[in-house]
Amino acid sequence: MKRYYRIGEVASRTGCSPESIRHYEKLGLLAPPQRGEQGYRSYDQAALERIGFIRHGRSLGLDLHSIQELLALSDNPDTDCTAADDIASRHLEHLEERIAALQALAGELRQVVHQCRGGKAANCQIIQTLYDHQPTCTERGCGEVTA
Amino acid sequence: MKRYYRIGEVASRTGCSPESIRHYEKLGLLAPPQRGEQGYRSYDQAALERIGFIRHGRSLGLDLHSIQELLALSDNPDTDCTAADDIASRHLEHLEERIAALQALAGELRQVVHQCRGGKAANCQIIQTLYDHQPTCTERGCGEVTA
DNA sequence: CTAAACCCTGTAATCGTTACAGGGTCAAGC
DNA sequence: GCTTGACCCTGTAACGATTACAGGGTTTAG
Repeated sequence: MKRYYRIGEVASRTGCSPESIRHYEKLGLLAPPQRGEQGYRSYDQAALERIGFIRHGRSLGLDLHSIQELLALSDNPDTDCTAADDIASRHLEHLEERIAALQALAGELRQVVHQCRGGKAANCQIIQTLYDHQPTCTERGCGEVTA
Repeated sequence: MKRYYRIGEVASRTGCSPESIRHYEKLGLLAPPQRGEQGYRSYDQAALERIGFIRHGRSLGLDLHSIQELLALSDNPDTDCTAADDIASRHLEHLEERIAALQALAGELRQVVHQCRGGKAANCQIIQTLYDHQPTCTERGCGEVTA
């Protein structure tokens, strides 16, 4: 007693837009589903779960290529899954680097924000800072940027 | 005694590739420079500084549209620079949201990484977790995912 | 029976950067 | 002289993932 779903219902159940679903199919993450009646795509429960898998992977920030590798592992249950761990670890490292970089950026921005309330652009700290060649003024005053 | 630079020298001085410089010109961030001799672009010191400005903004993670707005302010020194502060503040907020989101992701990933060393894909925690519908298992055990 | 809501395909947009292809110009070395 | 390599030019396409069309057919509810 298998239930089948058209792409729109799959979309609302998985939170994945029809465009994305068709896109995943084109990239080979999803096998082309059966077509019913008027050529409409017809998905079964397994396809729903596969889309959920992709969606969850994306929500973790994995790229589609990594997700494809993970799906391939899942499709071959006898494979050594060390590769899965590698993908996740690599991504975690990547995330941590990215977080550190963004925190550095945020730190720089915080030094600059709220320094020019109500002034004229000619004296604006923010604009001045952007013209300065050093990423941030770690040395020297940093308070008397020409002004 | 003005010095002029061709695009390649500008690139090596600013750390901005020739392609990007031409791209900024096409987008209107840079005025079309004078052309010399064989139609080669010819930049002066002011252009170099403008490119440095863009570069620095990019390194802070600002998008080109925001940078364009900041440049417009800079070009009109009498303007109220509150707008500059708004751009920087908005971007800082955006960064902070992004950092928080990435930290949440990293947290989820850390729960999963190093759980399946040497096993078969059929029992892989990582793959299982991705099939589970909840973003993370905040409730319940989270250790006995079928296994 | 008609209008809204759905489905199909294919293409182009987004963002910033890089990489071509196909061509011209200039320097140094043989 | 003439070749080689390093530049420069233009325009177009790629990257990743998603969204937004255009232009057409189908289903469903009023």
